[in-house]
Amino acid sequence: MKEKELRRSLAVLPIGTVMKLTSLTARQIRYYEAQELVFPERNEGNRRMYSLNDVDRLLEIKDYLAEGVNVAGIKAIYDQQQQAAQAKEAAQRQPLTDEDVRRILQDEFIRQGGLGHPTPGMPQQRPL
Amino acid sequence: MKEKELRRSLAVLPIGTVMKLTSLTARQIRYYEAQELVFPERNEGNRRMYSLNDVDRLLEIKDYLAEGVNVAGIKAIYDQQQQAAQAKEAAQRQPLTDEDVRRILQDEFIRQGGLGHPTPGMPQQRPL
DNA sequence: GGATTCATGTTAGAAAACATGACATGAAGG
DNA sequence: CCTTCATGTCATGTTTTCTAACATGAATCC
Repeated sequence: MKEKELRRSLAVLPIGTVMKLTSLTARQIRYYEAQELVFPERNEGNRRMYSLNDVDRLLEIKDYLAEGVNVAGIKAIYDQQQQAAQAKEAAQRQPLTDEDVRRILQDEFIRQGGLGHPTPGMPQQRPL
Repeated sequence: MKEKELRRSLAVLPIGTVMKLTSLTARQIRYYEAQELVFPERNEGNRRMYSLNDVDRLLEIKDYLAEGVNVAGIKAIYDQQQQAAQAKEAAQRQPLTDEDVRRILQDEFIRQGGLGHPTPGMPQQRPL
């Protein structure tokens, strides 16, 4: 499985190819990057190079936008996903101590309680 | 299975990417094309565009050359493969008539017998 | 030994692709 | 009406790729 994952994350496609694969304009693709929705690599000559995963993400972005979700919303979704993945990874490295659990719960309450400003860089928690 | 096949044959990689993936120089890659060992597509701007299959083939070519097989040899191998594939495909479309079989066998004999010149475009049959 | 062939390197000049930055715009919403 | 958002368009500069030509070292043939 690691093999395929690696292939899919290899940055080998120039923006022209990505345009065709996604039917997006260069302007759109660069804009989504500026909004931190995708993170293409750069080659030695500063050209953006995309992976298949990047292409998938761009198609996803396109779908979200078509559904009426705006860029900020998409970013929130991705931030949330990334945070979840990160947490899971950390959890797997070593089980949490009671101390950790307490701190995490405390953070949760602080955010949910709406005290103070939303922490910058933290995804907004939408009330159900 | 058709899905994957399609993906692998999509011409999406510029020569610069292929250079990195294969550790070949642009000169080498273009030379192999001139010798009809690979057949990259061209985009609207006349730039060569390669598929993953093309990359595999280039790596294969590299191996053959390292083994001491020269370009003509590699070409013969590929021509043979292609002919075999073609024959198989034709065979599957409709079983051969006796007439076909006779003609094919006759062709075989002519070539094996060494009468006349080797048919141009035909892969050489190496005697065992 | 000298001439060829093969696979590749190197160079030059032109065209295509891409980068960045700025200004323009139509739709939506307060 | 004014702003914001997502995108279009244009100008200018750099990078990548193209073709064509000449150069070269190793092997092969006469």
